[in-house]
Amino acid sequence: MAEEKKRTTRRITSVDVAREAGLSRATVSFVLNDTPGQSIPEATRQRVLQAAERLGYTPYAPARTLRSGRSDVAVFVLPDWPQGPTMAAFVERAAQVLSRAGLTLVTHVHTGDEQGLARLWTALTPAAVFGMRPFTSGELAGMRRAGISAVLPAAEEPGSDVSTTLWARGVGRLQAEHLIGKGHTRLAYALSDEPRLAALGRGRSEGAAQACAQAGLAAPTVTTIALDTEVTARVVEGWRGDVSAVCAYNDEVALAILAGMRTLGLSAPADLAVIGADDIPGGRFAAPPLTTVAQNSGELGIRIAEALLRTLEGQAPDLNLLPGDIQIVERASA
Amino acid sequence: MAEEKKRTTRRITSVDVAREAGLSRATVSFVLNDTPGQSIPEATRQRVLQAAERLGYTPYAPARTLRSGRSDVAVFVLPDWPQGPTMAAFVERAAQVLSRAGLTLVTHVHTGDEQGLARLWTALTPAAVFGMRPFTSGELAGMRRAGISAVLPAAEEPGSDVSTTLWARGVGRLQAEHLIGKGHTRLAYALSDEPRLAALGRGRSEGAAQACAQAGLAAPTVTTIALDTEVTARVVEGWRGDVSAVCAYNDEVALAILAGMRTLGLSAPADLAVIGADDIPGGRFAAPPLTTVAQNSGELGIRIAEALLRTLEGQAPDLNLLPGDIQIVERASA
DNA sequence: GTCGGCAGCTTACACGTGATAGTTCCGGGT
DNA sequence: ACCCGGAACTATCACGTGTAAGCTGCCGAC
Repeated sequence: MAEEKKRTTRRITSVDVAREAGLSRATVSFVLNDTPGQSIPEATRQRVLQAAERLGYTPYAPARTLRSGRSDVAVFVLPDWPQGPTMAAFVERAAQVLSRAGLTLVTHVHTGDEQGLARLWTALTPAAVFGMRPFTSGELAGMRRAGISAVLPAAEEPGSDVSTTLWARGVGRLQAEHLIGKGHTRLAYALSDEPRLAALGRGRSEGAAQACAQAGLAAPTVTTIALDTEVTARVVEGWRGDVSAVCAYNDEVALAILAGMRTLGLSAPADLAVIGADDIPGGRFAAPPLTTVAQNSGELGIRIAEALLRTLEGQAPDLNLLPGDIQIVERASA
Repeated sequence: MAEEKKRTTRRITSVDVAREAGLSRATVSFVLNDTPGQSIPEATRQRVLQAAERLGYTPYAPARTLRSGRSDVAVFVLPDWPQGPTMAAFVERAAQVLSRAGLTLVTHVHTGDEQGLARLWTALTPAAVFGMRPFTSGELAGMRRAGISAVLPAAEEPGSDVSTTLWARGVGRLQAEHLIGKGHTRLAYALSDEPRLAALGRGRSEGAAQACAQAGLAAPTVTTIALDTEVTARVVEGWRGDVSAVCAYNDEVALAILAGMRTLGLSAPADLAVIGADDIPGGRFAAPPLTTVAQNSGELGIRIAEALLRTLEGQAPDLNLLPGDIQIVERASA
């Protein structure tokens, strides 16, 4: 029966607009897309625009994508570790830049299962994809098959792993350089025991080791600690008399260390200097206020987005870490 | 010339699979979709599957969506205020549930501009949309035109505003009830000066006011404070002798208050009890450790996802706040 | 007066998929 | 001898869009 077809309210298509305006569908398309090389009198143009407005016409993205072969979606694949305000600023600024180019940015948290990513670009067919870790060759092949034209970081170029390698090392390096500048000669590095943060932690501690080597110092003692006051207190006791300053993987680890020190009656930076990373809001209100490394992630988001757009046009990405992307925020703890 | 067409590597379609398998495209479709009502011998089935595997065939989402009228994408529209681990768990669990139903979840941060949302569902044509705030009637009309079948919260039902009203009030109510249970009779509520958090803050403070009214107490004094130690110190001085306990909008505000108290030589909870909200990791390491309200956001994510799926099938959403969704985490500060 | 050219349209195809309505072939019942 | 019915496929349409190609007047130029 006809009821079956009437069940779902019919979509308004350009055919409806054409009928409403008394013109052909092609003319409607020419007007709505400002197709160059067409001569359309202003009267006709207005007739189409008003008809479209009256009916509330919205072009149907799947059909448009099917026809043109290109979608207006960009997707950022985020890791499933907890994201702070740093990532929020990153995504927000990137979205602004992409939006100006007509792209809509969405994010997808990747929980680690193999086929989750495949289903993502199968369901979305984005024009561009950015990930925090380099994609495997299998993933890249799948994306190419799905017709995705711009991918960052492209696994082919080894130095392009923005977050895990380059970026993380920069953070660790800056932490260590600050402590060395304060006269410390024997450092420790405290990693989080959250397994998903292991790769990033390795990057940051390697950066600190680089800075130490450059200053002619021994590499930091690397310890993985649980976020528990009693546990950190014991670790701090182990450090006493050996190291005079500690780089924490992030501000939360740093706060845990400060809490452990507090139970021992120790205080930073006199007994042990502590520096964090990521500049979470709570760090300012610690006792003592936490010295940390802030990442200008908004700026990075803008540059990533611009690199994606450049890739879409077939140019080289050109993505580098700039001075000023990472900064020391000096408070009292180091 | 033909070069133009060869420029972009051709997409592998079901036509290619059909040719490879020596069958028609229809048969390929029947096999790959397990279309019921077809009798296909196992040999043919394997022939198709292996051909598809060999060529690395992936169905093209836009064409599939165009044909079926339904996409496999769900999108969560998130506000642009900074998101903590609470929201991460929420999205992660919801994604799991939706994934089991064949839907891919993506998130989109909405920066507030009017046409950003319109472009979102124009570019994505999601099957389902969830937002943290109720949508305006104009937005709903646009989504219906774009063919989105499930939207939560639907603006029609007034009590369905999960986050801003129901959820936020529940948090404020629990904060106040805990303090009242500790014997406090005169409370204050401290809001953040971040303008984007104003609506949520109003909801939480209203919940606290409800709890006070229920206990026969006066409503809390509501103060908006900047996240600055000196500013909070002055506000705390103003409270002295008047209120004995304060609910903070969130843990960051609470930490700022504790820092302000510290500069005055005061300590919680003896001089002023402080309770936060959201249970950020750093709260455990404050001095004193912060009592707060934890939201079981993972559970909520699951229920929201299930409600979306139910809506997709045409049933009523049935979305309520359950006991156990919000819990007091009692530490030392209150 | 005929004809090229251009403004102002329309007709028709392609994109890749899902599914309906067939078509062919073959074995078995009457 | 005939047909019925099911197994195993295939031909074809529809989805909504962008655009290349074609069509019709009308005006000015020779």
